[in-house]
Amino acid sequence: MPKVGMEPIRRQALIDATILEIGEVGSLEVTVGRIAKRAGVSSGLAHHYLGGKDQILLAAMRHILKIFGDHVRHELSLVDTPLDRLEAIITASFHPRNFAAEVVAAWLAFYVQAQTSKEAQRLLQVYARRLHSNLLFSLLQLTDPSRAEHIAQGLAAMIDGFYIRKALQDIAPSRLDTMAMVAEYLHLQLKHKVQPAGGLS
Amino acid sequence: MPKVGMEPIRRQALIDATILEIGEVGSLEVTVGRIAKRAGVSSGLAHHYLGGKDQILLAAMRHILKIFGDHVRHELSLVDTPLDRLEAIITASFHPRNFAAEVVAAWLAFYVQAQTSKEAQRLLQVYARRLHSNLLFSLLQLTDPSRAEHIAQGLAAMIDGFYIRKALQDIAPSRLDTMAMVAEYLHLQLKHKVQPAGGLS
Amino acid sequence: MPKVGMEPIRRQALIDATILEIGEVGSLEVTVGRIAKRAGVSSGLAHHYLGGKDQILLAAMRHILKIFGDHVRHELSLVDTPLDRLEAIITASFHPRNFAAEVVAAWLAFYVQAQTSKEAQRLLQVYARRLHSNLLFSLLQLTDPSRAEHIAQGLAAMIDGFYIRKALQDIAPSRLDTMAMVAEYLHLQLKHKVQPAGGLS
Amino acid sequence: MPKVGMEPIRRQALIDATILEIGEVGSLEVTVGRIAKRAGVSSGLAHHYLGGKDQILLAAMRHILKIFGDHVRHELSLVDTPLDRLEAIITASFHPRNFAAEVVAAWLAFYVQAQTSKEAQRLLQVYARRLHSNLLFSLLQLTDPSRAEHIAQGLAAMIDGFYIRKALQDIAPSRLDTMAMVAEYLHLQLKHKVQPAGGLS
DNA sequence: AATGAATGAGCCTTCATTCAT
DNA sequence: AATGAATGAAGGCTCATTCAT
Repeated sequence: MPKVGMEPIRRQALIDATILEIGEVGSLEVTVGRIAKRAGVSSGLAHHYLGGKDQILLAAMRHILKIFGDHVRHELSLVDTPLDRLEAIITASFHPRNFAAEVVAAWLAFYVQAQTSKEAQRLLQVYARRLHSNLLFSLLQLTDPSRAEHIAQGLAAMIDGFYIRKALQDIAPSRLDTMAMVAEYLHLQLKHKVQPAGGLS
Repeated sequence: MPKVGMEPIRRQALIDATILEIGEVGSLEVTVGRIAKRAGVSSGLAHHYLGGKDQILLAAMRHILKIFGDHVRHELSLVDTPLDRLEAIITASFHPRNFAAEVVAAWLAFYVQAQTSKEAQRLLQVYARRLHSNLLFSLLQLTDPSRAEHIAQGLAAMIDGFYIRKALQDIAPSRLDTMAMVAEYLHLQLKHKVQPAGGLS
Repeated sequence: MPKVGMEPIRRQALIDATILEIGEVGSLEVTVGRIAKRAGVSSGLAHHYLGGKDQILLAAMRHILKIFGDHVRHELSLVDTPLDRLEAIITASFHPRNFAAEVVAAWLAFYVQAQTSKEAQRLLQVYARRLHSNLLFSLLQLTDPSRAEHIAQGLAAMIDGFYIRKALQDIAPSRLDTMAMVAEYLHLQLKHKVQPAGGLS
Repeated sequence: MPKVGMEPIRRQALIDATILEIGEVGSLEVTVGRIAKRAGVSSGLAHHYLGGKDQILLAAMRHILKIFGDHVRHELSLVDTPLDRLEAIITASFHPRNFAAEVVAAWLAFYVQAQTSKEAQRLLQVYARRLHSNLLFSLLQLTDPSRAEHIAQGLAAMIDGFYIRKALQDIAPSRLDTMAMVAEYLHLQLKHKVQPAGGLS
């Protein structure tokens, strides 16, 4: 057994174990001991490599965010037109890998964590801004800046909203229906060059 | 100090303290001791009246849900037309009392709790179904059943989505912008009697 | 409802409730609250009348001992000869009322309590000495003092031993078999005027 | 401080501490904290190795039963004839190590615990059955089955009875007298091949 | 006479974290 | 590199006891 170069392997094993554990427990109330056991190492090692529970959770968070970002990037690489790009983002957002129940549970837990942890908040904000700028970039090629900003906000909220509803299980529509509804919102918005009076007047 | 009929007073004080505490901590990782102290009583009394931490959290949850329900009912009582009623629901959903940071934090935490606790899940599902049926009732007077169902889902997701984004602070639009965007989604949908092809084609 | 003269009624209700509770729980780990509830009064009253948990337990103990003593006295009052009197003590010891599972459980618990509480120890010692002197009184009319003392010790041990075995449920012989065995021991001893060599030589 | 293979050492230290503590307190109302302190470890470690208070108590119980069993086995290994074997059992039962005040206190407490805990009850029943079968095995070589069963019951009751009386301190005869009395009972029974009329006629 | 509101000490238990090996 | 032994703080919960009414 090699004694060197184990670090990246151990780290990844611990991160994977953490995500699985969070998904199983349904919250961040996982124990370092269980994560370590699942990763096949001692609890001491988990601290050694990741440096404490908070760091472990953040590492898992970064990993989930990275997976998500990779998906988006990959989907974007396959298409060209602005509209296709927007739909690619939607597709990536609801990719089965990202929209799996345990991943959604983890997302939710991270949002809660962000209430407390500055770093968690920063990570989620980075994700949110990236999503926003991705949406905005394409929307600006289809409509005026003001509406583009507007639609980006709505799309992002809707995506997040379906995530949270997914977490409630029984009220969530199917994945495909979900995607269709988000896409429909996009199409409706783009069809109307003139913004309705708006407000609740 | 009064010695009789304290139960409802203590219960309410404890529930209020719980919500404040959850809002402050940003998660359900609050301690009974702190809640009790904030309510001005001993920890023993918290158990005496509410019966354990889980029950305390559920009581707080029920209270938040009730406040929310009361707001919706009140707003609905002021208007008549279907469209006004739909907008009333939106208004209530984003009422400052319901959309306050600490309340939103509590909502989020409850969604996480629902991953674990059957009762928490049940309560959130009751809320979700009530919101859904309120929306559906008015939408059915404005469009066909299939679209009504559709729009109700979209509206609910958007509302929830703006809640979760509110929890992330810096990315959230203002309360009024938020309301405007949800209302706009509603108006767009209603303007188009014919559903667009949909899907991601 | 009378407000005076309630004391003896309350006291007795509390004591009965205590014994029932001990029997049900199987140990002295009963709570004053439950005893009070069973007696139909508030926990405060239990303290008011009995003066604390220890006093309540001791009162229950005294009551059980008194019941036992009454039984013995009653049985003794019905017979005359020394042998009959000895058998009367055995009969009383295994009277269904005294040998009931919950009473035996209480006895056992009291023996444990006596390890800690001086007063509990004193009460049990009083019982033990009374039993001993009752046995001895009759035995002295049937045999010499040395053997009488001897037999009294053996009888008492056997009685206690069957009590403890009763507490283990499945290994205990029937009540009648039990009594027969104790009586047989008595008869065997009396038949042998000459004590066997004894010891484990 | 050694850091490996501590488990058996800690376990034993904790079990010993538990028995001492039970003996000192006189009941099972010992705290894990005190046991741990007496064993020279933290309370967390007690849980780590034994797994909770109930498990700790059961481990102590098993240990006492094992010591007892070992004594009996050892004494039995030294003799051959049935009578000697019976007396060996009596000797072992009252061996100073088994008949020590703190061990007797623990026995008593375990009997109470058996009223509540299935596992405690099972352990005591195993002990009781083993004692019974040991006695029966030898008795069957000396008398007929019916009487053998009879005598085994009486002997076991008497042994247990002297244990319980030992717990009451002042009424207990000396250890040697105790043994002599049990042995005498045995001899009396064996001398009378014909069972007396018995009963309380 | 009686209530039950209220306290607070004490217990069991869990877990992140440290550290000797 | 890796272990797991060990700690100790912290939390939930129970309950005897007190006391204002």
